[in-house]
Formats: sequence, structure tokens, C-alpha cells
Amino acid sequence: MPTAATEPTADRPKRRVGRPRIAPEPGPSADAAPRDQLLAAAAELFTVQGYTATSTRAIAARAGMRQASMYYHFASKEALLSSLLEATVAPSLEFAEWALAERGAAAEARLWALARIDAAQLAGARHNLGALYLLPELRQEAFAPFRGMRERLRESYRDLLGETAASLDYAPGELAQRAHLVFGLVEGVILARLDNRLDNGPLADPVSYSAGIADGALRLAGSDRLDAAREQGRRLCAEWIGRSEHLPSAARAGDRA
Amino acid sequence: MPTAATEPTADRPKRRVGRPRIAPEPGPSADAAPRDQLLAAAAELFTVQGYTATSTRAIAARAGMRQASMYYHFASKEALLSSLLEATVAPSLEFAEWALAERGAAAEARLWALARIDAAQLAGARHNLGALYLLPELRQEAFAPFRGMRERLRESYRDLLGETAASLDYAPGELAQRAHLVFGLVEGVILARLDNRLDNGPLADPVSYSAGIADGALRLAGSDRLDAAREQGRRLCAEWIGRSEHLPSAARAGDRA
DNA sequence: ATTATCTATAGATCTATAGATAATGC
DNA sequence: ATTATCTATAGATCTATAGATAATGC
Repeated sequence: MPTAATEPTADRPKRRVGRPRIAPEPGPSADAAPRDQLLAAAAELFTVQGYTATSTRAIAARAGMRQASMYYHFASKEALLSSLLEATVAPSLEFAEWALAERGAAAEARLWALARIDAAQLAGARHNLGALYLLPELRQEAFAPFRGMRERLRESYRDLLGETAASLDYAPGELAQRAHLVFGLVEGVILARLDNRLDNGPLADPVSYSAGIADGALRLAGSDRLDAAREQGRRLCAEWIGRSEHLPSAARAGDRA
Repeated sequence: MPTAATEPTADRPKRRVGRPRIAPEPGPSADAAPRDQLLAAAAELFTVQGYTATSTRAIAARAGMRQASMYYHFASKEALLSSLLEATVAPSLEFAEWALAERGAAAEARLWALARIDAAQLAGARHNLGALYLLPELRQEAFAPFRGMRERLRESYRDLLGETAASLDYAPGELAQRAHLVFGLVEGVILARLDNRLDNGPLADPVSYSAGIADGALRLAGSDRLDAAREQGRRLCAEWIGRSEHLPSAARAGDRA
């Protein structure tokens, strides 16, 4: 059983193993895990200054440690970026896989809900990490897992679209094309954030904004059942958000406002 | 009148004023203006390697000159980027201003045509320069002219959308929101190019791809006159392309395939 | 004389590794 | 003993400026 001397209290924060820092990060994130402090620092700096323009020294400083100490937690600057990017797609991908399996609900409603969840994540996340999707560096092998996840997300859009009533009327090859349009519409959020504010912060009202995107997705699909799909889609979203509140997750970035 | 000795021929290329280059660029672009050689080199390298990751030395080398010589033509690396970016929006903006004034045609047709021209430019340009729109560096003052042009282009979309019959049914504030969706749909092309090919080259068939985008734009608008608008929109595009063939311009990047 | 290049360089970075050190854990 | 930091540094850049130079133009 821990002795009173090693028990952390409000006055005397938990003492950590290892050599102490010279200039610890002040403020509320002071007792977050070092790894998370580095990720938060990198998210901020990569989106504000750009990936290549951000030095490992600057990341470490903002996390309250020296440049070289960063390498105890991440093997390289690339590893840091990988980790951030995968965390942005993961929640949408989880939802997509759940939605694909929910055969009880109409495909239109599930497509609406996927667009709504995915767009809200892009619109409401603290930093516009989606802007990093366009980095040429992502072609490197180190980012293959991230690219794979994104690819699976696009396929989910296509599969849901292929189950809608409207898709029966598509010409050959049109399914893939329309799926691209829907995917592009959702990711257009990334560019909207750039235009909206110089500081690239979250959009004012991510939830209603993303509902507009989801409506647009069904219009692009050619569906004529928008009102019914929206209503059922909202229920699916609520169900998912209720579930994920039990397990702590980044899944609700845009829904936490 | 020029003497025979200074007259350029196929065998003996035109001799230039100034100290000769040590390692001139071989190939067909050898006698392009140095400024254009630098722009072409930068477009290639910025899109393939990234802006910050591309050194002025690499740009100059690809253009066939030494690093320092670049500064005779451009004041800075930023000036080079500015010049490239402005050249990508300029043609779409010219078309938008022409289309806004063509009151004889239906607003739906003009909106279709604008989306079609703009998307084809993004889809068909040799390099995916649109990916550079997300660079954090663009917040700097040097890029204010470019940001202004892009802003005017978005306003043109909104104004055309506001003239459509469907817009009469929009709720207050919905016009701006739908305009954002349409703009986002078109710019989604930039992300589609990333996914489509690792080398980030032009999409396979930019003209028909961009017609699909333009159809999507009218669906997002809520217009029920798609077939008529598409037909008239095509005529507007053809008229504009015919015009611009008289003056050499970058306006038809996606239409030259 | 003008133009368009060249060479050389100042001064300031940057990433990742090696090895030392100051805590806690047992 | 283990953990998480520190200091120091190798080795390789990078942008922009100063001033020299090799062409053509007149």
C-alpha cells in the first residue's frame, strides 16, 4: 500500500520517476503524460506553422522539455505526425464500421450519419489536422497505415452509397464517382476552416454545420428521402455518441462543444 | 534590321544577353524565359516534395542555373509561391466575372459552367498546386493578394447561387452555407488528386470528371432543372474556351487534354 | 552600358545520437 | 535497477547578400 509521503495531493503534485525537468510546462496540462504533451504541442505547431517549418526543438519546448528528450517518447518527427494523423481518422472509421453493420437502419440514414459524424470531427477538432493530409511527406512508407485507414473510410462511404435506393439508377462506374464527390464534400470542411478564420480554429457550430454537410451528401447521392433519412440518421448519431461516452475516446471532438 | 549572325535558327539557338549559364537546362524548355523555367521547376518541386522541404538550390538546379541566380528573377522563395498560386486562381476568377455579367443565360447554367471550369482547372493542371492552398505560410501578408482573389471567387459562387430559382426557398443564412458546400465540393478535387495517384498527377479525364462536379453543385443547390442547366452550361463553357483560344492563357489547363 | 549569370560566404539553423545524471522503485 | 530526463555535439544543411564576370547592345 502506498505511503502517505508518495501519495499525490492537490498541493504537492505526484512525483515522477526519472530526472526532473528543468522547465516543466506550466498550466493545466502540467500533469498529463509526456507523450500526450508532445502530441498536443505538435498538433498546435504543425497546424499553425507547418510540419517542416516546425522544429523538434520548438515541439519539445512547448511540451516543457529539452529537444533531445522528445526522442525518448517518439522515434522521429515522422512518428509524431503519424500518431496524430491516425488519431484523426480512427474515430470516423470506427463509426463507419459500426454503421455498415447496422443493417436494421436504412442505408440513407447510415450514410447521413457517417457524413455527419465525420464532418463534425473535422470541423470541431481543436486543430485543423486535416490540413496535414496534403503533405507530400505522407507518400513515405511510414505513413502507409494512415493511408490505408483513409482508404477504408472512403470505401465505407462507397459501400453505404451502394446500398441506397437512388444508386439503383446509377450508370456503370457512377457509384465510385459519386462516392468520391461525397467524400470530397465532407473533406471540404478542411478547406472551409482555412477560409473561415486566420487562426484556423474550429468552426463556430460544428454540429449544425456538419448536419448541413450530411444533407448535402444525400443530395449528391440523388436521394429523395432526405427528411426521413435525417431523422433516423440523427438517432444513429445519438446512439453512437451515447455508447462512446462510456469509453473515453477522441471520437466526439466535434460533438463535445 | 537584325544581321544574319544574330538571327536564331534551329541549329544555333538564340544567344542571350548576360553571362552564360554553366549547366543550362537540357530538353524542350531550354529556350523558355528563365522566369518561366523557375516557375515550372518550383511547381514540380513544391507539389512533390513540399514547400519548406524544397530548397532554393534545388529549384535553381532544375531550372538550369545556380542557387543565387534565382534572386535576379524573384525577390524570395515566397514571391515564387505567390506567383504560382495567383496563376491558378486567375483563370477561374476571370471566368466567374464574365459569367456573372452574362445575364442572358440562366443562373443555374452559369453556376454549372463555373463549377465545371474551376474543377477542370484543379483536376487537369499539370501539378496539384491546389494542395498548396493549405500551407500555413499563406497567412503571411505577402499572400494577401492571393487570399483576396480566392475570396472573390467564393463570392462569385454565392452570387450565382443567389440568383437561382431554388435559392428563393432557402432559410435565412442558408445561402452562405450552401455556397460554402458548393465551393468545398469543387475544391474537394484537390484531395481527390492526392488519393488517386501517388505521383499526384492530373486526373484521368478532367473534363468529364469536372462535369460530374458541376452536376453535384446543382444538386447541392437544390435545383430541379439539372438537364437544361447542364446543356446551356456546356454552351457557356464552349463559348468561353473559344474566346480564350485567341489569347494565349493558362485558362484552359484542364480543357487542353 | 546593360544584362544575367557566376562564386563565395555570413550567420543561422536543424535532426538524431552518445553518454551523463537525478529522480523513484525495490 | 530502472526511468526519464539532461548536456553536448556531429554533420549537414539553408536563405539571402556582396561583388566579380562574361555575354550582348549601341
